[in-house]
Amino acid sequence: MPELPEIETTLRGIEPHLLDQTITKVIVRNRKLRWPVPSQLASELRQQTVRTVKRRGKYLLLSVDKGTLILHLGMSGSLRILPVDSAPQKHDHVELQLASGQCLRLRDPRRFGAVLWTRRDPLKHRLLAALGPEPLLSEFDNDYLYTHSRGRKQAIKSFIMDSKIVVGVGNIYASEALFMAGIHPQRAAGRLSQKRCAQLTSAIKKVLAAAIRQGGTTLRDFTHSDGSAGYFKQQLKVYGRAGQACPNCKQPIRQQTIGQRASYYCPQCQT
DNA sequence: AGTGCGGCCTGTCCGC
DNA sequence: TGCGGACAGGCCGCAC
Repeated sequence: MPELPEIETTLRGIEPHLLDQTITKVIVRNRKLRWPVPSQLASELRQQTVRTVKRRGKYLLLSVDKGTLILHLGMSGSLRILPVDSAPQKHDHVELQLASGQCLRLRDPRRFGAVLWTRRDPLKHRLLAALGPEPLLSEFDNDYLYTHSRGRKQAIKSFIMDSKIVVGVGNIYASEALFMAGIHPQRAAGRLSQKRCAQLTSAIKKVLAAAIRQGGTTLRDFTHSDGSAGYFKQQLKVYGRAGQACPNCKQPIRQQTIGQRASYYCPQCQT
């Protein structure tokens, strides 16, 4: 499932093919995503030129003069650049054809993703307006988690996965960052010391930055924008490794459900 | 206000 | 080997 590093990798992959390109045609093969794909999408985008491609959290923002296309890949979505005449596959739901002869294709078997349109500032859109800071920017600083977690009883893992607190920390990297910081995923957010909050912040930044460097993870159906497989999975230290030896202390990694999500941790290293 | 859970989907995996 | 069913998983929206 695409996490922030995969979205960032996708963005970097597709951006050069999209910038300054004119959209000649929009095809919606299946409107039924998380929300219905807006019916005016095709007419709004036709003959518009792509001005910018940006990311906010896990949302991709593709702006033209008239407005912005907001994309979310859910958990099985992927974007690829392909020749317009290449045959669409089973779950290729939305396609932007470009004057270059290429097209941007959204594939999303589970259809948890979204394709939305806004004429206004996308950052003021209902889904983006309340998002927390970007984890890799300086606004997510050493004091941020400490300040915002005071009085919160929620498990720290659920807390850092809350997009209103900080965006882009998904299930995989939440487990990895907590392992790196030596913090038990179940610990109440409000009971972490300032120092440990700072360590967790640093771990989140390191884990995400490393994943972006590696080109993102592949779990099941993620593919890069050019279609090749990712390769970061083998570098995960605890995620998906229940029963295997902790890389630090050799204790078996434990799996526990927290907030309805599979969570992995070392019972010895994480307290 | 903070917290937790239901629901949307389908590919994959497991047990029979 | 084939089949059915459980499960994963982001994240909004609702209930408490």
